[in-house]
Amino acid sequence: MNSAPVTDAVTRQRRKEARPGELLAAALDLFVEKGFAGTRSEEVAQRAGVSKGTLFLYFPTKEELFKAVVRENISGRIGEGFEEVEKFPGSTAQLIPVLMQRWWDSFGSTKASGLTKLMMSEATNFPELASFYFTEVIEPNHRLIRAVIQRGIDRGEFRPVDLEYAVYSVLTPMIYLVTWKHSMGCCVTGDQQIDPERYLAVQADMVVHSLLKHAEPAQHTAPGPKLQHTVI
Amino acid sequence: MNSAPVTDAVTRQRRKEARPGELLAAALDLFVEKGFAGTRSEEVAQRAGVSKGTLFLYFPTKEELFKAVVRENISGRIGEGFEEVEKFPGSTAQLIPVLMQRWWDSFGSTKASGLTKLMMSEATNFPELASFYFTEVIEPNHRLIRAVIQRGIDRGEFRPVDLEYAVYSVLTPMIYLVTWKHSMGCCVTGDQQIDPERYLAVQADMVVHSLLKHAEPAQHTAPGPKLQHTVI
Amino acid sequence: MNSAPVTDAVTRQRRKEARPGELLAAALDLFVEKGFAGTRSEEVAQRAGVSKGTLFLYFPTKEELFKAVVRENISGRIGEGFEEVEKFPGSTAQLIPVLMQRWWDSFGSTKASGLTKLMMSEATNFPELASFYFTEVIEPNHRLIRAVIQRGIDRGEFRPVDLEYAVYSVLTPMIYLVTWKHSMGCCVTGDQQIDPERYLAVQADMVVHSLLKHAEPAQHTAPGPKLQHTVI
Amino acid sequence: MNSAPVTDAVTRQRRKEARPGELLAAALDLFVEKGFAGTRSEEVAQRAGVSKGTLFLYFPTKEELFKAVVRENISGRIGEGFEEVEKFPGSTAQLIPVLMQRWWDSFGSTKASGLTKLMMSEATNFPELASFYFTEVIEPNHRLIRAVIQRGIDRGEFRPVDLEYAVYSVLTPMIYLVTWKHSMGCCVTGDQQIDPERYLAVQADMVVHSLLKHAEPAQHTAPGPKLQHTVI
DNA sequence: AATGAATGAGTATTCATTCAT
DNA sequence: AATGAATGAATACTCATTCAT
Repeated sequence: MNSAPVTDAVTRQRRKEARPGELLAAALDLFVEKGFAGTRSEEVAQRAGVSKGTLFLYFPTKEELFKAVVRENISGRIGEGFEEVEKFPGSTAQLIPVLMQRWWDSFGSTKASGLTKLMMSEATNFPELASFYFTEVIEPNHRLIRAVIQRGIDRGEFRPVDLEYAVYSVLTPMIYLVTWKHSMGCCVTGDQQIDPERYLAVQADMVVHSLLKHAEPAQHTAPGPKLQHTVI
Repeated sequence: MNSAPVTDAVTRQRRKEARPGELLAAALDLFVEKGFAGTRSEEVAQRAGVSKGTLFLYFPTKEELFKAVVRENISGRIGEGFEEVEKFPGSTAQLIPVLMQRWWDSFGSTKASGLTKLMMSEATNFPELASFYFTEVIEPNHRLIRAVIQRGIDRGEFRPVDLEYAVYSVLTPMIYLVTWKHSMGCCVTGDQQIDPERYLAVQADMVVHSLLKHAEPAQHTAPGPKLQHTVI
Repeated sequence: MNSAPVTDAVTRQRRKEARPGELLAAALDLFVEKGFAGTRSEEVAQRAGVSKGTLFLYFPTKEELFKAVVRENISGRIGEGFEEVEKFPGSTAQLIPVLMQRWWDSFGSTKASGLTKLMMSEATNFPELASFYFTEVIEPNHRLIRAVIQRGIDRGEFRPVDLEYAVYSVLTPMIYLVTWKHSMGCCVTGDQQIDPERYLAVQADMVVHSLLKHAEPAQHTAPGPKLQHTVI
Repeated sequence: MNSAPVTDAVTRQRRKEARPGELLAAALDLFVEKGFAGTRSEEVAQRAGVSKGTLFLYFPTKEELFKAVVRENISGRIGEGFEEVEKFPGSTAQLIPVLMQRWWDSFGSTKASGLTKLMMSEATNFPELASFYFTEVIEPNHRLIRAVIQRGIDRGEFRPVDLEYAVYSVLTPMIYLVTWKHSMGCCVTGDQQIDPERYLAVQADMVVHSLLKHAEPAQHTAPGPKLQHTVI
């Protein structure tokens, strides 16, 4: 009973401060793996090595836990991109594939990319979180990509484009890749999988091509006749 | 008592034939609005104006109902795309923007496009649905876009590309648009919205540019130095 | 439309009269096979080749159907036993094994024996039916067996016994056999099964031995010391 | 607020340990009264004074609950029989009636005997339970009775018999008694009832007689002529 | 601060029964 | 008399949340 109270106290204190972090880490894993509805509170507690009751001591509801996970794992890393872009000495056509590959290595290929898919899935259930995500993640990323494209234009590499919307040519392949990885990718086999390296190389090549200045061939102007729908 | 027996018979017959359609329409609404797990069977029945039991008379499980919804709204309509591509008389550079706009008009802008986002969200929870969707929807669409790009190459409009992966340059902007529309799009305001017409025009322009043959400028080859991560 | 109306009418009339019988036959099969709760009304109708609605036209509830099945299949055959016993020329020790084997051939081995088990299972849910069964089946059978044993006593073959309760020595092995056959017997394999021929021969031998007069050995009188329970 | 924390703690602990027992007692009552399918989980919980959720905290499914009830009331107590048989000092002819009476006192006359009838009723609907019951209850009981008869033979009291099937002469009267008690017995009146004491005394007398060695009279050999069926 | 026993609202599916035709 | 489409009551099991200790 009264043996080693000091040690216990210290341990307890240390653990107490670590608790929310352990819980958030466990929750991140599980939310990414199983989605919001598919994650059971008890499992989060178990993985964090505490009891169910303790979880609710720190996060009053599962929804609050989810919000905390997203907030915890999203912010703070955006600034780095800007610095690196500014430091980059090569051409913008060189920069884009490097940027995309690096993004994959440091984010897309990690567990954290599960949050991207998660936000898409749960946005309508957590509108407040979606706004937060928009401000904290989407807008900065758009600014970053816009800066990159602007750099290409400023340097005379790229043709002028609708800057605001051109960013999607860079972003959507990346977003799709991580979304796929955490959804359909889990349910298909072998040759139906996407090879990230090849995928990103091709997408980078395509987007750079779409931006570069060149002597335009003349043909693609008139709208052309009727055509029916394609369905994704 | 015996008044209008014919009318009643007709009504009953008409309703019986209409039932599956009414149920599928109600199910589409609710699945898109609330997700697969979030949609209660009884609510589907109610919205279709029938009792719970009747729903299960036509669709033995909720999963089968979902599959039927996908079939009705997506798989069943993919063939049309192929026919139209074959009939199109213009250049492939003309074809692509037309194709994308038409896809938007007939699918992306409709409620049915919510299914695309839904599948992404629920894939891991319902792997069987995911496989079904992959086979019935994703593969055929890839084949269609591949055929379009191949057409451009065959006609000498487009440069040779990694056909398998180049399709994503066309598809990912479209998928992103409908995914956005049914997720973040619900949670942001005014000028943060995406204007579909402008978005698709820009993406079509970009992808066509990325495929067209032209005199290459020389600069984009060397990999270039370090760069840190960006977080989507 | 109006072709062969006579034939149709005749067919219909003939079928109409046959309906209840067809339904009762189908119901007997299914009740015996699956029990009362396990039998679905629709399946009864299907097996009888009619629609669900028709079943309820003849039997207002599933319970009434069950009662009708039992009543239909129980009565009327008991008298035969008495006549045969009276006609039998041999010793009563010969009569008993013959009686048991014959019972097996004409009842125990047939589908109808499922009713015996069914009555045991459902007696408490259908008390009125249980009383009927008691009067129509159990009591007559007791009288029959009592008559047989009395015959043996009257002829000096058998020792005097508590006639009322001695009948159970003959009856319980038979009842157990059909009960087993329609319950546990379905769920065990190979050498765990009961071989009816051998079973009945042994039981007949045992019961005859228990009834025959012989020079009694002296030992089995004192109650003997304590002993704990056995549990079936 | 902080009054009687010890008492509360003790109470809670005591209740926690008592829970499974309370639930099993409630379940036994209801299973016997209403059958397996007829017993609702919630009612079991209610009768035990807890909520539905608590029941599933201790027994993951209704089938597991049933198995636990059988274990608690039957399987767990079979060993006792063997010990007692070995300790018994008297003749086997003395042992058998004692054994049967004791079985009645400690099992047949109690609520638990309803499980015997229950298993017969539900076996085909729950084959897994049937297999469980066969292994846990029926086989051990057969072994016990075989051991008893073998004891009589070894001591020279009993004639040699088909040991495997002779056990039914002891068992079927016992099984019938409890089956009757929980089925037809509920539906008949006064003098139609079975008096267990007299019933068991007669059956014990009969079975002992059937096993004892004695000078055989000669008559019961030839098969004898025709005879028609009897219906149980 | 931590526990974990207890709770009870929530839901897909079945099936006897009804009734308009 | 016959149909079969429609109904809706009934039920095992899950899991976020509470709270006594």
